[in-house]
Amino acid sequence: MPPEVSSAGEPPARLTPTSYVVLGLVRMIEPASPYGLKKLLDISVGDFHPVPHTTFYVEPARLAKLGYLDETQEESGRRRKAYSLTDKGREALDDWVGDPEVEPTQLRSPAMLKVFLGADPAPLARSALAFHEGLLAQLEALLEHRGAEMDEGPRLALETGIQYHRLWCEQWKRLGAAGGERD
Amino acid sequence: MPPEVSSAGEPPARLTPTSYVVLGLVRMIEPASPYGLKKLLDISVGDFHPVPHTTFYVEPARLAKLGYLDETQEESGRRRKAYSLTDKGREALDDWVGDPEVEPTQLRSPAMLKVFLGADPAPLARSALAFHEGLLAQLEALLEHRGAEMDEGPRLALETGIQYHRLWCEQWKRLGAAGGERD
DNA sequence: GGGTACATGTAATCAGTTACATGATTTA
DNA sequence: TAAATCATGTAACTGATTACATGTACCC
Repeated sequence: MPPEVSSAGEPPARLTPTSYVVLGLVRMIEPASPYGLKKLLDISVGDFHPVPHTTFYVEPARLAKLGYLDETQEESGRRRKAYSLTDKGREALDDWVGDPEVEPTQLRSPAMLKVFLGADPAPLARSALAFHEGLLAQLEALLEHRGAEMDEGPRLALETGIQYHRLWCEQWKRLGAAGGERD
Repeated sequence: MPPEVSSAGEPPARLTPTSYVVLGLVRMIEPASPYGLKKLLDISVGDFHPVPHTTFYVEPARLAKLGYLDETQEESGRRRKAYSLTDKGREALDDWVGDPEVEPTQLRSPAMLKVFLGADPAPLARSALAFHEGLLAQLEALLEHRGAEMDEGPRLALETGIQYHRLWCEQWKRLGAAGGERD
């Protein structure tokens, strides 16, 4: 007897890490709009779990159908939707966060892949440096201005993000300087 | 007139970063078997572009059909397949590697996501540390024993990988020590 | 000759992305 | 009132993963 085979065309009830990102962000700014969630992501865990904006229009609706979120809609004008956690949602989030089981951290770096395959690091270093320095500046500013009032989790994540981008900056400086620097 | 719409059920001719990983790895060990490619990946760019083993049985065959690889098959026993680069493949690889355009590096860390959401870092730190320390030891050994004979690209990538895992080790040590360490 | 690790593959699914499209608000 | 930006959404596609399955070689 095949266990737990999902029937016909039902939407899958499974929660992915992205689902928990949504639940977690909603908790921070409920009642939350999709756009608000996207903006919050960009200045928070975007570094550790990127999510495209379109997902915030789809996933919360799905989570609402599954009973993890409450959905309300404006009557007037834009008829925007706003989400907040249900008890079920809060519980699911706490359970997941409390479970120390995690998949390993993973990295995907097309630039380093090219270096590995023999590319001249110098031009890659230029754009990579710009990228990481830009983010670093943003994160450092955020820590300075908001650090004091942040909860511990977000602050630790922010500090780690800063260290992460610093590493890349150092690394790309070395890579750009080494190797075949023809100018 | 809609340009370049792909016709009917044809297999897509597009090359993804994963395709170039395959081409690049084949170049290093041609004639290459799928299993050999997987093993090579694990001790080389696996850190910067993970690929599941099944891909190495599917993607090379597709690349062969597109003319980027030559495919030969054993007549006897296991009838294993082996791949090597065609001129077209070599050229495509060089072109891609030579193009300094890259998508930004991205990170995905469920563990840091949980920290952000309020998880106690201590238990997460334990398993994360084990993970990164294990990889670090492997990479360091590899650099020590093979570093001298490696090409520059792979060596730079290896050194960067080492720095990357070192960062996580330091970071998780701090996170594990800070916060709510109840024992 | 039985167990374990190595090696090879297929097929279905799906999470996330991409492409597309449009509405609302502000600014000048 | 036009342009720019902010905000909201739908639908199709697809690369990569997952689940499954099996064969082959080696070791005791």
